[in-house]
Amino acid sequence: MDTKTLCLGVLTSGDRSGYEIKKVFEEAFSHFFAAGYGSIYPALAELARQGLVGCTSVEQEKRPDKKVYAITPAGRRALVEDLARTEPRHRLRSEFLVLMYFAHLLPPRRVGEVIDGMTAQWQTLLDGIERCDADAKLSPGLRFTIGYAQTVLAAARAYVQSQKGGLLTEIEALAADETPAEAAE
Amino acid sequence: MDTKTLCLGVLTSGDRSGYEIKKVFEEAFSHFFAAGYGSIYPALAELARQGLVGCTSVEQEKRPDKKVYAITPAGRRALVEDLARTEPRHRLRSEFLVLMYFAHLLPPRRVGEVIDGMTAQWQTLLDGIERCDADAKLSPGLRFTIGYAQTVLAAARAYVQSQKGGLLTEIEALAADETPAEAAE
DNA sequence: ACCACCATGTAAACGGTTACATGATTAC
DNA sequence: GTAATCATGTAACCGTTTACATGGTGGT
Repeated sequence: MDTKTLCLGVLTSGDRSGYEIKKVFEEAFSHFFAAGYGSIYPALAELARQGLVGCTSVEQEKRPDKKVYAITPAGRRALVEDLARTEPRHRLRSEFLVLMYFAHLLPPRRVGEVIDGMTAQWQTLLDGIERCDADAKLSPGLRFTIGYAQTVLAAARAYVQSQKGGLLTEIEALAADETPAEAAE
Repeated sequence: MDTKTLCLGVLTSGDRSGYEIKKVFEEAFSHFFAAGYGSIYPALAELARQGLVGCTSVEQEKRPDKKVYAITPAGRRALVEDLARTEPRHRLRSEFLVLMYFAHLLPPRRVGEVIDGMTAQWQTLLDGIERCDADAKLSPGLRFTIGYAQTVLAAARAYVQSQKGGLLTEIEALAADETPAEAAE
């Protein structure tokens, strides 16, 4: 499953331009599937070439032209087939947790800053998601993924905040062990 | 941050072969940073080329030869610098949540199976992690990341199980809306 | 003045995944 | 016999990320 599939999926709920599709990625998918213009525009071009989406140029006043994409019946079939075939993976790639794993190799001050930074980032994500939540009439799928994000991010935030002090104490103790000269002063 | 950095990191706690490094990835990093032989072996070759690790061939009885890698002082410096430079990202790519988002396009039976499959996968991950946990004398970083995984996976599992019934009901209702002919029979 | 937003794209670089290739040992 | 474990690697493919390229509008 790649950006092409997600673009098709977004178009099932209405015609949109590449720019608008990017917005949907940011608002609805940002916490579990990221994509930038560099993958969205080529994906739409390829989908158009395969006849899975149609494309109409729309002139606008005081704005650049838009290319509005619409899913075709063939596109809808391809999407459903793709979703049916996809096996559900769930992969995290976290430089944050790598840094925590090697916390003893970092200055303790930085470890604290990294934790606080991550907490703030998660808060921002939650705030963005909450804005979606305020809109009425969410699809069942969106409600499910929003709830997932709220549950998991809240748990993650609570965990790292609760462990911050202990981790800092431990790595400071390790640092003191390695330079006992200072302790003797 | 890439596989090279993680390999250097693994070697700070002892000399290892590529095969053994892969084991560490599976046991300690699997839930936040995956890597296969296809990225580990080339990473080690490149690190050796740069003089950041040393490599010794070890003959074994009744086993193929091993290439044991050891981090060099230059490697240690490079690692610390890299960790200092790395900004803490945390990205999820989840086909599972994509499927949930588009649940209304799937047969309800499959949605249930996908949720149960994911729950089972998370349970397996937790079991693997618990085995680590049993070992005494964990580094602070490992303890932190293990606790993180336990907290977050438990929250995720509880959430999807609690929502399963509701989601299925909702998408069945939607399917009935689209084919009212059946309801009239 | 400057920044954010609207709007679309390309090209190279980078890195990871997957499949292929080989082969012995040990346990069921 | 069959599968898992030990052990190392390569090469093609795939897809994302990043930087580049352009340019008007609207608000502070």
